[in-house]
Amino acid sequence: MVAAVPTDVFSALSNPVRRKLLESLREGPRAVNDLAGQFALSRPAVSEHLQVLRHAHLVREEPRGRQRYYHLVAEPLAEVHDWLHPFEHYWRERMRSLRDLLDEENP
Amino acid sequence: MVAAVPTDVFSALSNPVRRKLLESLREGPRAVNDLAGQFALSRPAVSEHLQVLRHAHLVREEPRGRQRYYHLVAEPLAEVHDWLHPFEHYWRERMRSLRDLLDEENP
DNA sequence: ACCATATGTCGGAGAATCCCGACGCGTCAA
DNA sequence: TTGACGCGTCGGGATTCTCCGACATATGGT
Repeated sequence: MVAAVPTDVFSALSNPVRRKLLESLREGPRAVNDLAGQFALSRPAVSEHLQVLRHAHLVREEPRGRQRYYHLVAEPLAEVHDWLHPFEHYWRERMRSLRDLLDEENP
Repeated sequence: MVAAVPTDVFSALSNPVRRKLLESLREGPRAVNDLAGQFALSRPAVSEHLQVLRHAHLVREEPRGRQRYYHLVAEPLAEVHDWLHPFEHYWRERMRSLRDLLDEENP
């Protein structure tokens, strides 16, 4: 059997290179060699990371001549955001308690 | 060398079992056997997932007699939320454009 | 037509992940 | 004290991930 690239958003985000790629694409579409430049990685490695992002629908490719510009597709990130949302309450509450405590100690 | 458990939050969240565990803990602290009950997994497997969550500081253990109750510690999730935040704008904008388009077509 | 450029994909090596049964240790009940 | 229970961790097998060099394909320029 072949590679079996992960297709889910959480797995796609679990790798720091892929997160960096998405951050870069926030500033606009970029070609593969351009994207690969910022990593100490072979170009094929970056290309495979882009494939993972493609399968997770986090990027879209637009051919321009012999280059391929990759665009950010942020929608699937909403799934992560939605998963996170029920937890938000907890860490915010905890922060508030901490702030109240600090206020008490330094009035 | 030994296991080398991942310690970063994104990796911890990349596994569906671990996400389920965190969801369960939202409803309050629970013991390991209790948590393991909801999975078609051996107890040691669940125990190791809990170890990953522990290393990512997403849970905390409280010994009670011969049981260990695990508590949710949501704070590290803020890192994911913060990473996500600069992207939020993109998918919301896209949704707004879509909604505007639909409004145009069905006035 | 020919060659350089830009990129995808393949084969495979090495590491990490995921899972299990076995075992060990501490705690509780009899 | 003895035995059962709850849990962590170890050893190891199977799978997946990450990466690389090599190769294939397509486009553009000469």
